[in-house]
Amino acid sequence: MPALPALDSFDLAILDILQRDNTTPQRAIAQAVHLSAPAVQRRIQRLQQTGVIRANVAVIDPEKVGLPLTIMVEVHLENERPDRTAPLRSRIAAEGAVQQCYSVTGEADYLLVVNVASMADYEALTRRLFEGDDNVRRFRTSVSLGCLKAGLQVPLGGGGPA
Amino acid sequence: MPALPALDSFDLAILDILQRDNTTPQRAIAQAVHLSAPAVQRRIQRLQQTGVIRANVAVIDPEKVGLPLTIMVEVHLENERPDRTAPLRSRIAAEGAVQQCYSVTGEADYLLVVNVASMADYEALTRRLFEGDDNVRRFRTSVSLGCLKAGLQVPLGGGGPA
DNA sequence: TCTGAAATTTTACATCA
DNA sequence: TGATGTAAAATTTCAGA
Repeated sequence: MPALPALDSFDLAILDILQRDNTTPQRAIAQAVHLSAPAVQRRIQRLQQTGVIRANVAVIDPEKVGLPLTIMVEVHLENERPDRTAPLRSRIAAEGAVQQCYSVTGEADYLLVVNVASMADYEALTRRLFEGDDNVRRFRTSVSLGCLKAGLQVPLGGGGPA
Repeated sequence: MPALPALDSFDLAILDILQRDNTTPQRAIAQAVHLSAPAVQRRIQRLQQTGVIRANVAVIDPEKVGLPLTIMVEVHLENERPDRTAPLRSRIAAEGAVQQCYSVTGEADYLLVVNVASMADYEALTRRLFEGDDNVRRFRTSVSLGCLKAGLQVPLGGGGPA
């Protein structure tokens, strides 16, 4: 991946459009940012090659694909050493229902955002993730009542039981 | 928005491709799911009209646009009544740095995920969001040390100080 | 930057369930 | 009636000058 040569205001303007709607024709983008269409095309290509644009994806409504529950899980560990956390991280990576997973400072060690079809599925998920792992001290569950802002991906039969 | 007529396995297969890469040519999708390109096109159009596909976006790497810090904020309120929370929700909506905001059950009332350039910017953000709001009892900050899974949007000069 | 070729998306129409 | 497939038209993307 090539080094990224400092983004200028044109790049930022293009990114701002693409992150809202990446189906916007380059011609329309060109007009909006006052550049020619080929210039826009060159910049987009470079933004992708340098990894500024990490991916182009469709955002799916979890509710409409049978996953009405969004749940936040705070995980508290005994030990943060990589070799002690590796098994858990591996299980997290394997669970499609886990949309996001951050390693964090503060009281908790991990914060997960998961999408599931039911509380029964959620309980099964927590058993698969945490049960029998001595390094997991405890976890705290917060069920989402709705989101004011969000945009992420959804597992479609690829992960745990949907 | 028309009612959604139960997704079949074709729809799920198409969604599974699009949520990974929505630049995949319809011809390639058609071949993968064993349908014709126009059939795929019609299904995609219907998925968008029914809101199953909420948006088509470019995923931007926050670090590469000058926002290296991802921070989780738990907000504890005095009162959850909509008329008491409306001002805060309005400020949250206006801050581009706030990537995600969920209303949650449990100890906290809101969970925010924000992207900022520096801790100074973060402190300025918390002042704008919380200072002077009697309904905000307290908030708890967790700085992300890295994410194992994630995909979301980034503010590009539209929100707070970048 | 502009122009032209290649590819893709989109539409129209006939067919089948 | 609704959905699919084939073929053609309109855009868009991409390479060359």
